[in-house]
Amino acid sequence: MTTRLHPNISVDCVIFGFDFEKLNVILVERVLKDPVTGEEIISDFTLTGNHIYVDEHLEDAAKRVLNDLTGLDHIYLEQFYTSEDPARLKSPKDQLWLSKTGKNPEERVISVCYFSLLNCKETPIRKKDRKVGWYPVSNVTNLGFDHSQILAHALHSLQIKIQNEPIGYEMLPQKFTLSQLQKLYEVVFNVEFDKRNFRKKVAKMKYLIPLDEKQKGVSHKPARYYIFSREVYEKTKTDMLNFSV
Amino acid sequence: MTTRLHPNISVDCVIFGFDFEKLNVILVERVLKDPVTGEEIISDFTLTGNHIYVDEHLEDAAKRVLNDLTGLDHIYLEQFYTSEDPARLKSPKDQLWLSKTGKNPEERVISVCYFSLLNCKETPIRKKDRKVGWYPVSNVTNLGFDHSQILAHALHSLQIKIQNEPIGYEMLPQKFTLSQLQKLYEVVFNVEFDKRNFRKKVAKMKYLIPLDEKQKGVSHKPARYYIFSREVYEKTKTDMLNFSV
DNA sequence: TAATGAAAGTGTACTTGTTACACTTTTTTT
DNA sequence: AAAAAAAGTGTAACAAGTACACTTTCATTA
Repeated sequence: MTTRLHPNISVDCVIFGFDFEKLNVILVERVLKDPVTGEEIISDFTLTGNHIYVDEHLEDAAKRVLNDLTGLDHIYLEQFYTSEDPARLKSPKDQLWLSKTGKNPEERVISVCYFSLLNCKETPIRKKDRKVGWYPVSNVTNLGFDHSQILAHALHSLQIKIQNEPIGYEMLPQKFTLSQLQKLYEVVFNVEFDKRNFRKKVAKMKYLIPLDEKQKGVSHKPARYYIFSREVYEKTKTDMLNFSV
Repeated sequence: MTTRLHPNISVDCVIFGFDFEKLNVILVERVLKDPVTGEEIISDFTLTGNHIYVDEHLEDAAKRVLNDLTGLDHIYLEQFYTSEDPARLKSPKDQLWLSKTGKNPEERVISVCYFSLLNCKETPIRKKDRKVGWYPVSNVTNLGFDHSQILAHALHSLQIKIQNEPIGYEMLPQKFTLSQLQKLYEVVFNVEFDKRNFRKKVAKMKYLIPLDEKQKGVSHKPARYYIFSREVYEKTKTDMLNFSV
């Protein structure tokens, strides 16, 4: 295995995180200081991404890059888009960053993009050399490269995915309450649901299994925990061909 | 613009075609004959694809490759997947084909894939040097490279797309009858619908506009033609957040 | 220890959408 | 003029979606 980076191919990961309140995404800060004045020449954010190695598989690269930047491991990643941003070559910040990190700013780069959805609370991020963390999706503006468009695209893909297969299937906390599940749908679609109607709806999802366990230490009536049953889901999923619109 | 092919990046187009009876896909025959014996060393099919040029944009490349092979032009293409097939390197047929067409069979290739859906009848294919044509999707087996998987993936993406926005929006014949539209949904999802219920459903789609024009020369009651109104659709489409499953 | 605050949990009436189902109409062909 | 072929149309029963308010159960605090 060589460690030579491929000049034209990169991967980007859009890692969404749910904290039971809002939808977040992992961003990495790009900071570049003038060695003389100490002034910050670049200071903004990007998604977790980097070039792949010349002999590395795409998904392996995505997992490696994500792990390098965040310490996250064993994350389910879903490929959703491959971007090629001509504008990327035009931003002076991006050009400067590329040359300072050993890449050629003149090279065209295509980026194969993956997304995931995690529970923030259960996935602590290990920060190494670069500043990295969860940021509320609703506050994100002006990412480096073409990452703002990639993020928008990722959110749309997440919405499509969620309405075609049960969220959390690959991606959710071990156990959760129905209010938490409702909140998750609400933040992903940016709407509000009626509690009783929501529960009526999920009651039909036989792969949501109620546990005998309840919340503890909350200063209100403790909620029942549920888990997803992958097994039941696989049985259930037959066809869902409600060609809506 | 150089004409040097990028060794690691290709594009593939999955062009679906509806002929009012079944779903078809454009395939290209790969034939390679032994120069001495004349025996066919390779004889199978692939999707329309090729390597991109080093300084060519992905979507431009997809359109160029498609045009080169089929003569089709001004086709709406939707990117749906980027494949990287390690197995590709292992098929002797594929290796032979690559070396005979000026590529290096040792190089890893990632392929950015696009699909489209056309009306076969309105889109005649110009065959140039290679044998190319419409083939019923249900008969397709054993394509070259990893194209069988790409085709399966494309069909799934088409299904997802169709149930999230009206088919034909970018992709359908100018005018069509309701029976033709029903047949289209039936072949894409491989199911049958009840005629009256189907019509009740599409009656709600305000962007399907009935014309005063009818079929001619058919030996039965002539059907009314409809068109899609993109304008009405854009107004209608608000949000469709029926997080089914 | 009683009162308060906070979220969990529960049912019903109304409206809307989905399903199953069969005959008449309009055209061409023979 | 009759036959063949697909278009076009309505209704009743059932399922799903919507709007809406009170009781329960825990921790906290007075």
